[in-house]
Amino acid sequence: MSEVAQQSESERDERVEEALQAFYERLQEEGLKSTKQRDVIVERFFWLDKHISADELLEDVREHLPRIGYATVYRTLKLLVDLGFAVPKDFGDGQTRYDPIHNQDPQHDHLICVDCRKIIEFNDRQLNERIQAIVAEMSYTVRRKKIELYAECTDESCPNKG
Amino acid sequence: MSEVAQQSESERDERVEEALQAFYERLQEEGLKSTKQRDVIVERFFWLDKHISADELLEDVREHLPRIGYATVYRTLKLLVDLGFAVPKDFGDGQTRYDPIHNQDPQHDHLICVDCRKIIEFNDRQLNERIQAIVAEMSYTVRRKKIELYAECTDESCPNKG
DNA sequence: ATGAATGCAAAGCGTTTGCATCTGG
DNA sequence: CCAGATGCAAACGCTTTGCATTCAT
Repeated sequence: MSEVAQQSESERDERVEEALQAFYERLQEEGLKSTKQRDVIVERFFWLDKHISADELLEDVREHLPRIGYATVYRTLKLLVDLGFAVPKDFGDGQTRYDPIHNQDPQHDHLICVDCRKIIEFNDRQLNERIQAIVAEMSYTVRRKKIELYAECTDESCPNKG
Repeated sequence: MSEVAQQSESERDERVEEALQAFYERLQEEGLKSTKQRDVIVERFFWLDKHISADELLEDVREHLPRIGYATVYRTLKLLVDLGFAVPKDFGDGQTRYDPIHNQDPQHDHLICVDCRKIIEFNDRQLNERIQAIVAEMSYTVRRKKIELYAECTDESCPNKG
């Protein structure tokens, strides 16, 4: 089934809350600290919940903490990746984007509109099964996958409305 | 059917010859020139026939043309991409790799061994069909796809023999 | 107090570009 | 000849790092 996730505001709040809690638990486990900057960056990261670049996140966070440096954003993103809360992705536009991992959809794939650059997430059972089979046939076990379908829209609903 | 391409020396020669001829045809069409450097870079690129980085290609070409600059390699790779003879790929190791397009297998996918970093090409009909279906269902048409399966070997034949 | 986090600026790295020079058609 | 190609070095954009200062625990 290919479908894009839908979320209400309260679901979003809840998800952010859960993610933050899990994050702070891991922080403590590692003996790392909670700081104003870190808190804001991580919260905005989970809240925005999209394939965000360091740049975009910095810009967003600057609204709350004007004096924050980009090094802090990069370091926090690295931390999120190291602790397993984000996955770095490259969509070929020159900068790394970071994908938050919400537990419910651990490894979705992407369709990227070549017209408006919109990124649509999907998850397809049959596709995943076929992949498992292909890899098993070659005597491998999948660790992670990266599937990006660059496509153009066939009807009016999309182009250049991103 | 998932399978890795096998090629004899003569097949390789033939393939390189074909590719070079097509390339020089396109060059002329565009009113561009054939030069010593360009010739060597392109020939080595087709000959080596792998996901090569600008760096690796430069190193190889330097054996034939010691005074070549990296700008020339980058420019030639860009030319190859623009003329449709190569596709840039990012496997997350910090540098762009260039995949030569041989006519016979225009859009294969990749399995990357997480142990030895070996890159195995494959092409699976069922997978492609499912992808077509997924994208069509979302009212899109596939332009190109990027599928990378990061996996670890399940038997003795692979690890760290890359 | 003490190890960690921040901010700033500088450095890194792969890639691109400006420009004077060379070269192929 | 002259547009196009080269080589060099400088510029680039994104990311990382060194270091002195500040902060959380």
